[in-house]
Amino acid sequence: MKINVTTWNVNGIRARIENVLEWIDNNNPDVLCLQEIKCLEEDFPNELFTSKGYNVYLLGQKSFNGVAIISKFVSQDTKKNIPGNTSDIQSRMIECTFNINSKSIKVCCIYLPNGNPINTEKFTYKIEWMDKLKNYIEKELLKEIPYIALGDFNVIPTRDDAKNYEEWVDDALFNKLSIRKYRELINIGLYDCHILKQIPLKQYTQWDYQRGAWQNNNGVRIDHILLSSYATKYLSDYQIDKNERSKDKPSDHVPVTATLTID
DNA sequence: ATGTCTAGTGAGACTAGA
Repeated sequence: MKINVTTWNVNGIRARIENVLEWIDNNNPDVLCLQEIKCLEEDFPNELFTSKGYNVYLLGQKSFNGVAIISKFVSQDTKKNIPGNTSDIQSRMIECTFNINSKSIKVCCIYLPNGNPINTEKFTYKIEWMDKLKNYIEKELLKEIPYIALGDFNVIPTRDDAKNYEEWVDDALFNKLSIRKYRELINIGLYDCHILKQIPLKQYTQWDYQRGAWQNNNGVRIDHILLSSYATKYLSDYQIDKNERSKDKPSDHVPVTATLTID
């Protein structure tokens, strides 16, 4: 069977609900991972998704951050925040275990800290969070279950993932240490769908609201779908829905979808 | 020229975060 797994930083679910519902109707995702829902769990409009046949798994936070997994499958096991990272008061990760076609698959929805400005505790928090994420997923991969880590990683992996990388050299998204930590995460055994599918260079997933970034195609690729080795054999398609950025009241990020064929 | 947006506070000519 084919399933679509999507990541989308919506920049506020309440501000984006019409766009998200319309996108669901047009794209029929099986698993939709949202970042920056920017609300408490009790303020999330669950019924608008459950009425379409979805299950809703949430880790909310007032005003900022917050992640959700909207899924046609029932989660067998749900983890909120990086296990063991008990001091983290920010809501940035939720992981579900699904049983799809008699196969167990884990989906981890990530909203990695932005980290700006560098030389502040925000950047330190980002780097430490990346270490904790790597340590957690590294242990999960040992279980040899297909694992999907996707979300807004707030990391521009290479010069070709920004229109003008020179503009980003002093930014936490393209900082050398951020990129090194991202590579350390990849190197535990994760594969970027964007690279697996050999997508052309200079394709972006986020365009700032400011300075006409969208009109000038001044974007960055910071939303990633990473697959464990066991999950790569399922990958059949991958797509960035750039068109969503041109709609009314868009998020600054667009949906990114991997299609998996699980037989 | 931070060429904008979201959410929160509390009523702003606001702030924080991105």
